[in-house]
Amino acid sequence: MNVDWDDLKTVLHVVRGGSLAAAGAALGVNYTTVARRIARAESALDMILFERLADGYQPTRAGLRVAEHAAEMEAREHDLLRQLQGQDERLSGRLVLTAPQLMIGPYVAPAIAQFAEAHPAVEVYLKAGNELADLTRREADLAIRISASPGDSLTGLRMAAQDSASFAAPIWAERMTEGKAAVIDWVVYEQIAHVPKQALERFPNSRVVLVCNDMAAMVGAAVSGLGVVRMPVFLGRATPGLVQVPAIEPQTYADVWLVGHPDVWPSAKVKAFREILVPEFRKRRAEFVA
Amino acid sequence: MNVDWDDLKTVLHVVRGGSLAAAGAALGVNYTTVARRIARAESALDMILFERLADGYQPTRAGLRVAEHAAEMEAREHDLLRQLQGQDERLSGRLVLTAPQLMIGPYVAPAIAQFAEAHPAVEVYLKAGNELADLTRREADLAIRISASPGDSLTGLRMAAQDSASFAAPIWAERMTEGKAAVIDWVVYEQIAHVPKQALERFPNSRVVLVCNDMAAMVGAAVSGLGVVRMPVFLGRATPGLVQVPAIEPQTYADVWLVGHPDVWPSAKVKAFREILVPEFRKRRAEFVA
DNA sequence: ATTCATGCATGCAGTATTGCATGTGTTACA
DNA sequence: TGTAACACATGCAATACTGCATGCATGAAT
Repeated sequence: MNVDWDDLKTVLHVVRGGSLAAAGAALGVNYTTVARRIARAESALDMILFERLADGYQPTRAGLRVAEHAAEMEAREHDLLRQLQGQDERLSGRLVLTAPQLMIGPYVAPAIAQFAEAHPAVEVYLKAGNELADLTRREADLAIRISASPGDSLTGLRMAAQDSASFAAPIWAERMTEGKAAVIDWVVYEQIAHVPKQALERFPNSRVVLVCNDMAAMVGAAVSGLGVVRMPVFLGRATPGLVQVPAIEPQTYADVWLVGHPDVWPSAKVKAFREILVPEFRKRRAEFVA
Repeated sequence: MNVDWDDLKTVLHVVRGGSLAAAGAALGVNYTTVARRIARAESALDMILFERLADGYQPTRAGLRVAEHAAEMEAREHDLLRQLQGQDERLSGRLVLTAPQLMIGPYVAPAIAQFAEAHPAVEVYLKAGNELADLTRREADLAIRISASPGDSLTGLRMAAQDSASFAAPIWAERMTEGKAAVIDWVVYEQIAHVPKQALERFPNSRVVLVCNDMAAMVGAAVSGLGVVRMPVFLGRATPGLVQVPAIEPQTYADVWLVGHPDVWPSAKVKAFREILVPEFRKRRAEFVA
């Protein structure tokens, strides 16, 4: 007769995750509980929502329809959470940030230290990583991102323009003085797994020694002398043991943005953090360009 | 951190009902439970949603906002339930109908009997009453209504045009033969608590003896000889002990409609019931007009 | 002033829900 | 042809939730 809203939510997560275990993990409950909630929803709706196959729960047409509507309900829940956060005028509670791993040490951490001193009742939760947190789902209140634009339907402040350049251990700077014939090893990023064109013109004997999917590891490899890495200039300058080398000319890179959802933007905590972080970046703007 | 959807629903009902007890009744749980769910929601959101005043729970600004969004979630739930019902091709399970109390005996009940025989696996649930069931909230699958139009955003079939006329016990027919001076007593409906104008022209000594808010009671009063009642002609004709009297000329009355929500309309059960009910009404169309 | 009705808080006991442990069937891989 | 790994069902014990009973405060009616 009457459906439990949390059971609808559970159906949504089983459809999303494809298995009871995945849904259970997402919901923070045991998969047994998930199975029982599905059974309860089916009996409440008097409909089969999933077919129990050997390789998991396969949603029926009705199950998919339930999931669609539950997704809309979930979207309304996220709207609510964002708006509540946006209208929260307290300088207490949790503030969730995300930032690129490598920007945290030199730039974000000092700002957090300042913020924590000014607003001791706020607990800052920092998600390091390059995955874009979904600000619409309120996975974070504020994101520091390296990108060309703030992104779809989000509010943003451009904190700095950026250049990139080639950096390496000092030994490579010496080698480059040997002239055009020098053999130059490169550590390159997975998505652009080749030596920059300009580098090949300057040093035709350039070659790739390592392709990597993680910039922190690449920085480590560069420090250890493995080869040359193209990276944002702030990062090369902030890393002891690296020097800028003339393998390529500095060039424009994606900007540094502070991004938030417009619903969350007016929140007191978010506003207070902005007012500390943005001047910090602006003051040190020169460190980002060649 | 994570809000329970049913707690949001509970907040909605406390805002709607104005008290824990009212919300508990609406949700079918004890008010104590409502109080605890509110407390849980407040702690999950880290916000005060209600002020505990002597005369009940008064929602704060945040509480109202939660309720708004919960109402939208509820609307999505209703969308879902309607669509599931609309796409249900089974001729089993429950079918919920509403009809005006006095039309059930002579018209709806015979159709239900026919339907029950044809589709024994369907359990028909009949809500008698004049309150309009909210078909959007799925309070009913189909409604038989006396009205000028099917109503906002609903699908409808006009099953019969209707006239009204004056009916009374036979004694009043005799009295009216006495001529213009006869004293005619009326039993009138609450919303139109006066003698019809035309009746006053024909019998200037007409007067109101009873104002009533229930047509069934008025029919009973008429049968017992208390006075004349204006009613749909089908009702006067179907009621033993009443005859049509020339106190007023028959006149056009609101039509009889079969109304449903477009989402629910395609359901097999709804379709099957229509195919029995509508011909029944159409066949007996003449009984509704003078 | 007294009584009643309404609205809520709280302690306690029963019930329902949950998580864990164990067992079965299927698929992928060596 | 074993052997994991995964996905799920089920029985049992612990936990969380719920409802009831009682008590307090407020306001309306007598």
